[in-house]
Amino acid sequence: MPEGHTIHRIARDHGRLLNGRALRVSSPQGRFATDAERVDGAMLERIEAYGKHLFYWWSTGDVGHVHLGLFGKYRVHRDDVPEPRGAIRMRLIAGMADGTDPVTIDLRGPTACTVGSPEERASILARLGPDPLRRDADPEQAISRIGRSRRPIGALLLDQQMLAGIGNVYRAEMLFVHGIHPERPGNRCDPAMLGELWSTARSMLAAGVRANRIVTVDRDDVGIPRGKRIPRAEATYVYRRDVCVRCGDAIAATEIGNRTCYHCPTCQPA
DNA sequence: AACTCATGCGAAT
DNA sequence: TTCGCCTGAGTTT
Repeated sequence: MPEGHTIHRIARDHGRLLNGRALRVSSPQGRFATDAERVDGAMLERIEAYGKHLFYWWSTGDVGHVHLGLFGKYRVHRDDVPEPRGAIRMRLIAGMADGTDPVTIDLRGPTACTVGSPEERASILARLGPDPLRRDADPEQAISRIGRSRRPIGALLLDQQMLAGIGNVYRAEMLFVHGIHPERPGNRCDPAMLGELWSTARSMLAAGVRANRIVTVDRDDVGIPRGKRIPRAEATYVYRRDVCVRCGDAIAATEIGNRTCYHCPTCQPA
């Protein structure tokens, strides 16, 4: 489930539980054990989100890095500390020793889970474009990079060097909302259009953080009455759909940027 | 119970 | 361009 909204939501939720506290850091599975020792017992100053990356700022001066990839998941336990089951890469424990509000957070299946230096964090950021969810984001950087490329816009939106945090669902949904064909080259999109795409990225991601899930549709467009939860399969306009919500024509699923890209050939003409 | 596929991405080829 | 990571929900047997 991880596009940028998930990462920012985790940083916020876990930060509220853990920031400013001394933590036990371990790796029941073992693969993170050596790195865990470096920060075990240290105070976590804050958890930072950037695109799809999480950074853990420790009082030791170390900076932890987590990337969930496709499979990574956190699980939060309050009050109880369950026996580790299966491959838990990282376990963070707060409050067990000092009797304050106990919290245990387990991480399994991440692509990356390491402890490094501020310089290593900087080198990761150097490979990322601006993140629409961050205050320090400079949209012009993304707009000019995309506007200079001949690659398809559908591939550029997935490229984290263009902008950080968009994944396969938001890419399809953003392009649908603006009626843009995913194969249109970046340099055939005028700056005004790219500016609007940026705004849409920001508002869609922000809505994702609020809801803690991806919902890009207006409920009136999909005929879900107020007060009723929008099912996952109806929370998008084109992603994994067979039929266009707007015009009823068949949705096309093509491979762009190594991922299946959904679009409506009628609402998003070439 | 087995199998498929996925909201990701870096390494190998 | 393909492979591998390595979890879990949903589908098929």
